[in-house]
Amino acid sequence: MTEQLSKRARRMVDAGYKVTKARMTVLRVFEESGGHITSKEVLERVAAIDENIGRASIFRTLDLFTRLAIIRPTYIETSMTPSYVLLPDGHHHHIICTNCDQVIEFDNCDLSDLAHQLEAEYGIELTGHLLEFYGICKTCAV
Amino acid sequence: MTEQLSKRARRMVDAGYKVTKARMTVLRVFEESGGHITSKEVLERVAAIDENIGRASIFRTLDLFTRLAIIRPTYIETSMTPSYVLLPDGHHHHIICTNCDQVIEFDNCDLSDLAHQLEAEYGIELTGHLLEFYGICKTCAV
DNA sequence: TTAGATGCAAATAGTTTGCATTTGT
DNA sequence: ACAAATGCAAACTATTTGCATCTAA
Repeated sequence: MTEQLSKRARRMVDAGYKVTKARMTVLRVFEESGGHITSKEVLERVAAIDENIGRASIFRTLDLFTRLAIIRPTYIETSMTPSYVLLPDGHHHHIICTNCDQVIEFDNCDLSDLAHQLEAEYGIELTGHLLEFYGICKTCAV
Repeated sequence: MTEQLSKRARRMVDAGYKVTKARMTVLRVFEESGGHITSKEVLERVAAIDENIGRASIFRTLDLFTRLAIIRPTYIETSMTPSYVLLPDGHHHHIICTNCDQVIEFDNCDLSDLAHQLEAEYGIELTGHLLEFYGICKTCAV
């Protein structure tokens, strides 16, 4: 399995994990889908690319990626089925309409001051963050 | 079912929902547990208080509370079983150690400027937010 | 070569649904 | 009185596990 490794794949290698077809396919699905994706969608898209990759391996990969902070589970709909977010630069922000579940992504946030303050206060090394605002969108507010 | 209604219970009534034993018990469990609690824990604690409350009603209540923005599902452990957060004043913040899943709550955040800016930009009315930092805690960093 | 990863299928666990009955208003 | 909510049990969906086999390093 020799090919150009993305930064994320490299993170995996650096942590001592092997580059396998299942893992690369899941990563590809995430990178091609951009934003949010549920485990169900991951299963479907991976199956569409390679029918032979087992569900179990996909779940194991989701676990691994979460531990490596490549993705982060979050919650859009009420219950069951987490939704995963790719962590592009270790952070992510969005607004969710609590009525229609529409997701609006935004980029500008300025949390570095707060982050540093927290690092000092709790002696923790922060690697990323997820900021979720919720409210009622224009369409639903009518 | 006549008793002092908490602010949250009142929100439920105002929205036209009935005050029932199942709902009050779930609310009590949330309020007594303070921070984060998984659906599994809610099921257990409710059963401990009143054996006769059905699981289905508890899930229906979790749904309702989420719609009313009384609670918000989030994700601590990798997959399965969402964890719910009571939304005390419509916002919540914590730091999660991605290694041991320890949760550190903190209160000071200053997102009101950002919130106003987003409201203006997207014509959305924001009701709350969840800010999640993740990193490696002191203990795990050793 | 070999520890780590996989795919399969079976086992678990978590959530939802239909419906007759009960309950808050 | 009556619509809303409940409890039960069954159906369903999602996730995990054990294990023999395979494969990246």
